[in-house]
Order: sequence, then C-alpha cells, then structure tokens
Amino acid sequence: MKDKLQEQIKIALKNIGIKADSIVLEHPSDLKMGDYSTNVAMVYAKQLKISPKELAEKIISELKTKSIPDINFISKIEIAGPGFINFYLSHDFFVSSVKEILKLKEDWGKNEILKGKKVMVEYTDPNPFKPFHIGHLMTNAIGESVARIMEFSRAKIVRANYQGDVGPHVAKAIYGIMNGGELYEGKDAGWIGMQYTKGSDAYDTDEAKKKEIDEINVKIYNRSDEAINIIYDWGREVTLLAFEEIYKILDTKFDHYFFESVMAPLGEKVVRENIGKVFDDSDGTIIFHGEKYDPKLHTRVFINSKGLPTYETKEIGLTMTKFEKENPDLSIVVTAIEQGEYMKVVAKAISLIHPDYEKRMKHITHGMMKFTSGKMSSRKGNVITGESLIIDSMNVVREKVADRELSDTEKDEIAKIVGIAALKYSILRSSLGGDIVYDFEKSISFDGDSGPYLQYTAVRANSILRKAKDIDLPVNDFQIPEEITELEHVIYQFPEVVARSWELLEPHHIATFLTLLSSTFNKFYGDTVILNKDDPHTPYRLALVEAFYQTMKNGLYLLGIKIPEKM
RNA sequence: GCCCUCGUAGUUCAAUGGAUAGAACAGUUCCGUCCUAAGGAAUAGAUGUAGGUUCGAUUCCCACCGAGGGCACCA
Repeated sequence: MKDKLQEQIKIALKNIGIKADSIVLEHPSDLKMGDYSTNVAMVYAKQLKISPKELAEKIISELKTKSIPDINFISKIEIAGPGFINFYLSHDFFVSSVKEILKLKEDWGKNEILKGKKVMVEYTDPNPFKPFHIGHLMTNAIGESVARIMEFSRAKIVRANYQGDVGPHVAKAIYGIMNGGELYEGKDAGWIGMQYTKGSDAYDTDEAKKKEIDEINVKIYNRSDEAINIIYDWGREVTLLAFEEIYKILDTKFDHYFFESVMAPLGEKVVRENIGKVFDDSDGTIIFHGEKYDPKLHTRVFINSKGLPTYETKEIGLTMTKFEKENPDLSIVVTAIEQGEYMKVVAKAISLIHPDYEKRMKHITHGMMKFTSGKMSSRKGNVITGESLIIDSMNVVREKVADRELSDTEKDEIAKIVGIAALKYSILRSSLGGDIVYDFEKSISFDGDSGPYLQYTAVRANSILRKAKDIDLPVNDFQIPEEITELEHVIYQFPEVVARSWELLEPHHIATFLTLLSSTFNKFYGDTVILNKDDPHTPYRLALVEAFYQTMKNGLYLLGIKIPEKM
C-alpha cells in the first residue's frame, strides 16, 4: 500500500513538473491526521514559487483526476497544518488487510528484499573456560533477532558462533585449576569459571605466577605438555556443553562453531604472507599501521614478540574461513562496542588483502548491560553471570504463577518462556547504540513496556480464539463490519516496521511497534465484548483477534520470544 | 591528547528534518467487568549549554560541558 501510494505521488509530482527521487510517507502520530501523511508540498513548493498549500491542492487534484488504481482503498485526502497531505485509508482496505493476515499466517510481515541472498550472522561468542556473562546474553539476543529479521527478508541465514578456546584466558583458568588444591574431576563449568578468576588475579598481582601462566599459554598453543592437554580437553568440553544448555533455553541454534585455535594458524599464514605489503615487522612484532590508510585508525599488533598470533590475526583467519566456506553476500558480526575501533582496523587490513570482502562485511555493536546498584555483584557477592540472570528471571516468573491452577510442568515451561522474554525484551527495546541499565532491585519489569506484557496480551487473544473453537464459532467466514477499530489502523503497518528494522538493523522498532499494538488491543479488549454468540459481528471480531495474534506471534518471533499457551 | 558511542520527564526508554516530543515505571485518582486485572482510564512531569543551516531541528553542522568505550603485544 505504502509503495503504491508513494508511486502515485511521484507520478502526480512529475505531471506538475517536479522530479522527486524519494517520497516521505509517514504515519501521523495521531489517527485523526490520517493513516499516511506526506510533506512533499512543503518540500517542493519553493521550486514552483507557490505556497505549500497551493501545491498540495494541485497534487491532490492530480491524484484524483489521474488514475489511482487502488483509489477505493483511500477514503479521504486532506490538506492540514503547514501543508501536509493526509491520506485516510478506507474501510475496505482494513478489512482486506485482516483477510490478508489470515491468509499469509507465518509469512505475514515478510518481504523479498534479500531473496536469493545468503547472510551470515556471527554472535554470542562466549569463551570456553570463562563464564557465560551478561554481555554474551546481550549479544545473543541482538544477534538472534538480527538473524530473524534478515530471515523475514527471505535471505538464507547462516548462524555462526566464534569461541576463544586458546589464549591467555585459558592459561589463567588452567593455572587456577592446577593450583587450586582441588581435583577437577566431576566439577562443572561454574567451578572452572571460578578457577579462571583465581588465575586472573594471580596473573595481575604476582610476577612469578604471571610468568608461569605465560608459559602455560605457549604450551596450550603447541600442545607440548600432556598434563595440560588433558585438563585443557576436559575443561573445553565441559564449558562448551554448558553453553549448549544455555542456547537451548535462549532458543538459538548455530550452524557453525568457529574456534580461535583453528583460526590462529590460518590467520597467521595470511599475515606472514603479507608482511611488507600490508603488515610491518617492528623488531619481531608484526603490526599493522592503520593510520597510514585512515587517520581515524590506529596501529595494532597482529603477531606478538613471542611469535604468537593475537586476536587480530585470528579474526583475519575467521573472516577468510567464513568467505571460503559459505561465501555470504553479507557477513554480519555482532559484538559489544568495545570492539568497535579494533574491528575497523582489522577490517581495513582485510580489505587490503581481499578488496571484494570489504563491502560485504558489517559490524553491529551494542552497549554494555549495567546495573542500577552499580556493582556487578549479586546478593551473595558472586559475579552476576548471564546464566544466573536467566535463572533469577525464571524464578521471579515461577513465583508469580505459583498459585495458578496449572501443573508443575506447565509452570516450569511458563517460567522459562516468560523469564527469557523479560530479559530479551529489556535488551531489545532500546536502540543498539548505548548501554542498557538493568535494575536488579526491581528485578525484571513484568508490566507495561515489557516482554511479559506482550506475551500476556497475546495469551489473552489466544484464549478467546480457543474459546471460540470450543463453542464452534467460525473465524474465517465473516460479514463486512459496519465499523473498524483502532486496532486495524495499527495492525496493517507491521510489514513496514519489519522492513524498517531491516533497513536500519535496529530490532527495537519491532519491540516498540508490538507494544503499541498490544496496548491498542488491550483497549479493544477492555471495551468490547468479543465473544457474543448472538452478535452477527462476532465472526469479524474473531478474525481481527486472530489477525492480531498472528501479528504478535510473528513480531515476537523476530525478537526471539515465544508465546506460552497460558500464563 | 586523538578517535568512536551517547546526553530527552524523578527513573528506564521512544520519536525515517515535520503537526500538540510518545510510552512505561515510580506519584496522585478512578474501573472487581464479561472473553486471563501480568489489564484499562485520568492526572502531573523532559530535548545538557551556546551558536549555525532550514519554512520547520530531539534529529544535520560547529564549539563547549558531561558519561561510557578505544588508542602496540588481552579478548
């Protein structure tokens, strides 16, 4: 609808003698001002040396006299304010959009922008031997949502997870395991995380221990010490399996797992081949002078003085592997903002080796998750990990449903789905730039602007549909209603919101829209008796409720959130 | 010092250069109503400072102030 209208306005302008590349068509904040609104009259009035209102009148008469193929979808065109042209959609349009939603079902909201393209999204990236922390939770929520938004544009999605199974952090953890005075057999990932913290402290405070850990680091790389190898293989497996459990709860599945241990030699080969061309040897350290190519970039070390590849080099190996293995049309990497500058330098180095990769690489960054209480420590003084946050969130929900008449299995399932929704929504409701603040005292908000609010609204709708089925009321066969509600005015906008989220790579537009949609539905729910056997308009209202539910389902899917049957 | 994010109600967040800057939470006050009150209605409250571009700036440009991140062997 939007595209058609834009096209018609463009033609009208052309007939008047104005060439316009893009037409701004927006939804006015207030429904009284129409469903669509354009500012073209204000933008182009100067060119013709007439007032915006005069131009608006010309455009409207042009639109009316010339053909608008879907003119029956527009009930009224008005000039308002300083020269806006407001379009009011017709009764027929809204009814047909409800029908369309019921027909399209899970395809409702999709577009064809990326049809035939392959998009790889790398996200989460936790490190074996370290806890799954809150940053990983954030990256995962965002990455999964971005992947699904791309999927709604009909791209083939390849999900990738890149994990640091070598490097100093592993050496620190292994040092901790070897010197903690405890047997490691039978211990879990949480315990390994604690050993990492101990090793890390030792590294920072004791010169001799630092040296010892550096030696372990080298031994891990060349696998020269059998005792270390055994602990390494054990710890890697235990932590990776623990991550898998978390992915299940978060509802993500990866197609590829890349490891730093594999990327290191690949990257090192590429870097060494390009010494003198891209990289420079500075007293045995291989570096890249980013500022030579762009004053905003800086110098970074790719192979350190001990001859070991750094993260930068591993990133090169990773990028090469991605393109060789999958050859994506677009390769997206999601990380925290602290990697932003670093990634630009590495991307520049890669572009000098493979100029064709540059345009296809995209880095999305997000802020950090912070706590209102300031410190990253929870009640018992433990560090808040991503895992503990998930468990806390699920427990809060579990308490809320404790006295409902549901089975324990149902309650557990609700706790999981709703707890995760609360977390994911609190991450995805804001634009990606800044940090997000998590209020530990209040725990997760379950009212108003929250994931559970959206789920609750959808569950209410679904509950009506279930009841309608029980009493055998038809949904799909309805008479044309006499009046349409605010709900129809909002619901048809969904595909536009999806497209916008795709264009800007900002999942929060979907979150914002679903909140508006839910609140519109809740008003409708409050002042309308939907299920009334004797009312001839009940079938239409049921169709509308189903269209609403479908939109919520598709929208929440894009945020990585499921809807429980009951809650 | 240089570079990157960012600065909006008491708090947490919105707002493709447009109309009266939207929500939510907290505050005050209503609605026990039937299909799930994890709901709805009402009320009060904000664009860091100083310029510029524009018919029009929260949005773009400049300066300052403030927060976070990055700047050679961590990831």
